[in-house]
Amino acid sequence: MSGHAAFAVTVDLAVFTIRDGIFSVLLVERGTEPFAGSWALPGGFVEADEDAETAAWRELREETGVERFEGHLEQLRTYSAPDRDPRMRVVSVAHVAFAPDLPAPAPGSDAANARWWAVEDLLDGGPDAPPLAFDHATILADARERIRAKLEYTTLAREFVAEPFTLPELRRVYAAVWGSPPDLGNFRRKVLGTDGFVVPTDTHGVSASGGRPALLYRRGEATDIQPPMLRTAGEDD
Amino acid sequence: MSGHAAFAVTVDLAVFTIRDGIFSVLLVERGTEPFAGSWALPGGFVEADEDAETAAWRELREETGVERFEGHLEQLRTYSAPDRDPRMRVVSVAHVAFAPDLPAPAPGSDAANARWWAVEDLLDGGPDAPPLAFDHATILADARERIRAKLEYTTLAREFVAEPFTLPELRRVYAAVWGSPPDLGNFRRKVLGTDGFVVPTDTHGVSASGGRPALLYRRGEATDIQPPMLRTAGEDD
DNA sequence: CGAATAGTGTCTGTGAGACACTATCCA
DNA sequence: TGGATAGTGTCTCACAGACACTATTCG
Repeated sequence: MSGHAAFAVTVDLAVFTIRDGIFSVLLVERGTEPFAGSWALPGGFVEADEDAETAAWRELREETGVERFEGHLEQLRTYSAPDRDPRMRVVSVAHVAFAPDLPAPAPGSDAANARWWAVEDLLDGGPDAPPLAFDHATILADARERIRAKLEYTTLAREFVAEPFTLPELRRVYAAVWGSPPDLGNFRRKVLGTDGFVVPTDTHGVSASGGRPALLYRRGEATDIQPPMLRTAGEDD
Repeated sequence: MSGHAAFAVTVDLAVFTIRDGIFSVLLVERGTEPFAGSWALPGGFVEADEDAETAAWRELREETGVERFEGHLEQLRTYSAPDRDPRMRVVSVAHVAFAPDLPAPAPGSDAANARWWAVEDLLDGGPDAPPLAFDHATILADARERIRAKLEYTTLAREFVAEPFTLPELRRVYAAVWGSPPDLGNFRRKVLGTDGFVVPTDTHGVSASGGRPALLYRRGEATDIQPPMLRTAGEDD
């Protein structure tokens, strides 16, 4: 076989969490050209003996500094425009990851700095939001839409909360990702009526600023919500 | 930048159609090593100035011999296991395409032969079904699941029928892909009740072996079915 | 006529949307 | 006691599942 072009293959990661009720994504400030000083999704080259998912897990550990990452990671899609990186021909296999509120991230080797940003600010033009390097704004938009959709028909929202958790906490995940909270009563009916979504414990959390303490739950075994829990309004966008 | 591995990037295509009521996929018999003589999904290398989708369209035209391909093509996902090709390090961006019954395919440059195969035979172990080259059985299984799911919440089934078409023809698309037909009355109610799914004409087709001639329709503008049309039983698998 | 296909009507149960109401905690 | 949060109950409507029925064509 001969005559085929040589490519570099990278992974890019959209790592999401909920911080203080804000749907947030991890960005790194690039320390090298191209786009030095710009903010970008974390990522890096796939090595010779890795598949893309392995590389994504490795980069995730390197960038977040979390050894045992508790959460979920899945492939999003591949971005391959010929001019997406001015240095060379690169295709990037983008991934999406979610986790409960993570510690402040440790800068990786290529990153001068790293921090969480509100997704809405980045995509819907917040005042201090920086433009993203490469085609990362497109990747981020696709990633957000993937997550919004998956909250409807999977139990993925659980990955955004640490165990044990309360139903109001879980509801705030939906509120943060969708932009507005699902109806309280309907949300409880759906979550508790979906066998294996959450498992009740027999203890209550602490009172939240003068309110009734909520019952604590753990994650169940179910992965799908059938029929789905549909988004209704959604004020942002 | 230095120290990153060099990859070849390919596209693989799962091209689907419905032939005589059978959900079918296009395979090529490989003429070169590795897997010479085996059957595989059509595909090829992404060239230096192409993105993956452009390469997929080019390969589709080359393999099917159809100049103006009437149908739909979308990215599925990327397969990147280090040992998936014994020759070299290759990542493949798999795509899915659908079209109304196509002419018998023309063999491409690398293909000794090309023909349609029943998807069910290939995946669920039909008697004459060959094993597929590389990881193409996995790709095909993922592609089938993608299509099965998308028939539920999009109007994609229309891409499998040529205009003008009848509702029984459209229903047979669902029957072929899902393995069993949706209930006749409920199917009509859903399709006709989804604004912009199909547009009626004022003419009828020809009688099918002694039955009442069905009204002809064209494709509408709608892309989503909301709420979705759910699969119920599904005898195969 | 009967077989074959196309198309209509209807009954019933599930479950979501909307929203009012009750319960429990803290100050 | 009142504010804040957690949790329950219920009315109504849309819609899918199931299935019986009617319509139109050909031989």
